[in-house]
Amino acid sequence: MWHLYEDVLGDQWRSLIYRKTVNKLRSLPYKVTSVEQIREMYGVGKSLVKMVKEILGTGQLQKLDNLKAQVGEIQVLGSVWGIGAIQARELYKKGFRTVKDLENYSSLTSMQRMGVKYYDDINLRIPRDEVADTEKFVRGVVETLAPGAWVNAAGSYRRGKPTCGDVDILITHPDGSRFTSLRCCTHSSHLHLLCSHQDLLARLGGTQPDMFMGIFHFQGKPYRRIDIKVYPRHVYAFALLAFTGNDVLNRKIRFLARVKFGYKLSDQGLFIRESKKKDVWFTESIPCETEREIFEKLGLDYPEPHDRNW
DNA sequence: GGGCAGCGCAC
DNA sequence: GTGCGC
DNA sequence: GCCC
Repeated sequence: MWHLYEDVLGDQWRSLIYRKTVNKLRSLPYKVTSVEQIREMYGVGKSLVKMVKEILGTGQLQKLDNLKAQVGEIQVLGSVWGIGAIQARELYKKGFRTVKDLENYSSLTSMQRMGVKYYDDINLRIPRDEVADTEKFVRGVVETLAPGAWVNAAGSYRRGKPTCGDVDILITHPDGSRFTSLRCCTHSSHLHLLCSHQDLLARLGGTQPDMFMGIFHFQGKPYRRIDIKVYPRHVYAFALLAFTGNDVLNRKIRFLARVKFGYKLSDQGLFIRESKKKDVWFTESIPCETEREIFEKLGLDYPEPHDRNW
């Protein structure tokens, strides 16, 4: 159901709630058999209790069935990388019904074109061994460009998941002076070293050469979504934290940082909010060399990456 | 009724 | 400025 | 959707 709200209805907040609730209930040590078990849960309100009640009683959810019928073929359009809820509706209005229909449509963005072309492959899960191999391979290439650089696969791989949806690689160099030469590893001229077919590597990201979002083809495996981001050493811990996630944990920490300390936490640092009358600005980041330091500054216990799944 | 993180990029 | 993905 |  949360996919429906994400891909078609464009309601990210409902989507988030549904996703959180499903995982919350799933992670309970017992199977939910009665609404009494969830009625008091934080974040579970009237509507959700009602839905769970219906599911327990009838084994299905009318609201979901209605939505499915209503939404029909729009959902698959919205599940393409680069096509959101609004464009999905537009395309549907124009008569497109399947991903195949979009193959020869000229008015797609470059991201959408990639999303269409590799739709089936992108939707496959990636075994973590393959992510490890990819990380190793990228590390090897980066080493030739900037010896001594750090290369880490983040995302669900770092959280220990057995399979991943994409590959998320972070790069820095402990020697700040080498940072400039390091940034060039996201230039497509170098990135094509990572691919057997360089024409597939449509690079996104304009002026700043420190991020790559694209498609990666490796050792005859399916085409994979990959992000490669290069950060300066002094913000690396923040980037690692942000891109290890998961996103619900990020929201939680950022919320706490703001409410409890007046901080702003992002992949770029931990900033103190300063205000004078109406003006609000932020100081330079509080330095943290490791993720552990960030959690310390926020008065939190350090969670190992595999404990950051919800 | 507003906030729910906040950003950079393509267009 | 909007849509999108992260 | 939930919480305030």
